[in-house]
Amino acid sequence: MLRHHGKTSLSIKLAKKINAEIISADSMQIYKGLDIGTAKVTKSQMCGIPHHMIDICDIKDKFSVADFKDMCYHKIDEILKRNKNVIIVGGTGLYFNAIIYDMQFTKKIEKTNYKQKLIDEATGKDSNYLYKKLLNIDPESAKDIHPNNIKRIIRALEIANDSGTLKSKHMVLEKERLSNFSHPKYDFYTYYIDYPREKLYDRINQRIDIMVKDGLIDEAKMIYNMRLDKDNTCMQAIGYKEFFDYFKGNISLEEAIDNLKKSTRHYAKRQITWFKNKLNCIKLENYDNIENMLEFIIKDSNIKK
RNA sequence: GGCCAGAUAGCUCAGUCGGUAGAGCAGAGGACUGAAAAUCCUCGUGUCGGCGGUUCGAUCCCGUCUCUGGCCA
Repeated sequence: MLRHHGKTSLSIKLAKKINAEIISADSMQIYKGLDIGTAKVTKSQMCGIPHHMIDICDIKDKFSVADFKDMCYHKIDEILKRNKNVIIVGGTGLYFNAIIYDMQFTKKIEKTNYKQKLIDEATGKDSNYLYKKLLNIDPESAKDIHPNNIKRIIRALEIANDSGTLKSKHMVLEKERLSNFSHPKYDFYTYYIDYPREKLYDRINQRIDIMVKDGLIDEAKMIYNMRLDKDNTCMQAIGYKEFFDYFKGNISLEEAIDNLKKSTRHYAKRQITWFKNKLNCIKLENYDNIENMLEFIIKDSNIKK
C-alpha cells in the first residue's frame, strides 16, 4: 500500500479484525526523528496494535534492503509464533520484493573506498567510461543497465570487484532458483489502494499542507542543521531536502512547498508503477469506503481469525 | 491620446535571413537485487493573437484591429 493513499487507517482497522500485528515496509520510517515528513503512525493512531520496523535506526545509520529482509523475516516468525496474523504495510517496493520473492543477496560488501576510487578514476574521462569498464568486466549485467544509470553501473562494478562473482552470474542463479520456487516462504496476499489520479494529487497537496502546519519545517531544519553527507539516506527523504534551498535563501517557502508536492506526486506515480507491474498487487478501488475494502480483503484472502 | 516592446505547447520561453516549429517545467507511460522517498529510460500538432495584403507559399515581411507590459503626455 502506498504513501498518501490511506494505508494507515485501513491497515489498523484490518489488524483489529484479523488479530494481526503490523510490520512497516518503509525505507524512511525506519529512522528515528523522521516523523512528520514520513507520515509516521502516531502512538494514538496505532490503537494498541503493535507496529514493527519503525524507529529502529538512528539518522546516521546505514540500512539496506538486505538488512530489512533479515529483520523482517525474524519479526514475521515471532508474530506467527504468537498465533497472530501479519500485515506488512508500506511504500517501498523493493522491500516488498525482498520479502515476497525471498530475494537472495550477495555476501555483504565490506566497507571500502572502491566506490570513491571508481568515481576518481572516471573524472575527466569520457562520460561512458564506467559503463565501458562494466561492459568489459560483466557484459551480461551491462546489457540490463542503462549507460546513464551511474548508480547501478557502480554497484555492478562493486560486486564484481568485491566478491569476484559477477552481478549477472548472480542474477542468473537467482532466476533459476525462483523458477523452482513454487511456495514462497509465507503465503502473501498483496493489495494496493488506487485513487483516481486527480483525487490522489488533491489528497497529497492537502496532506502536505497539514504536515507543514504540524511542524514539518522545524523537522527539516533539524536535519539540515546536522550537515550530513549527501549520501546519507535521510538526505534523500522527500519532505526534507525540498526545504534545503529555502534554508539557504535560494527560494521562497512557497516554492519549497510546491517542490515538495511535486516530488511527492512523482514518487506516488513511481510507486503505482511498481505495485501494479512488479508485485501484481490487487487493486482496491472503493477508496471512499474503508469498510468495503476491509470486507473485500478478508473475503479475498480467506484469513481466519 | 502618443511612442516602444510583447502575444508561439497546460506554464516559462527559444526559433524560423519566408518552405506550417522546439527546449525546460508540468503531465503520461515504463524500468528496478544491498542509498530504492534513490537512480534511470521513453513520449511534444500547437487555429505560432484576429482579419486583410504582398508572395507559388506567411507563424516570420507590410497594413490594421484586439489584448498585455513599459515609457511619454
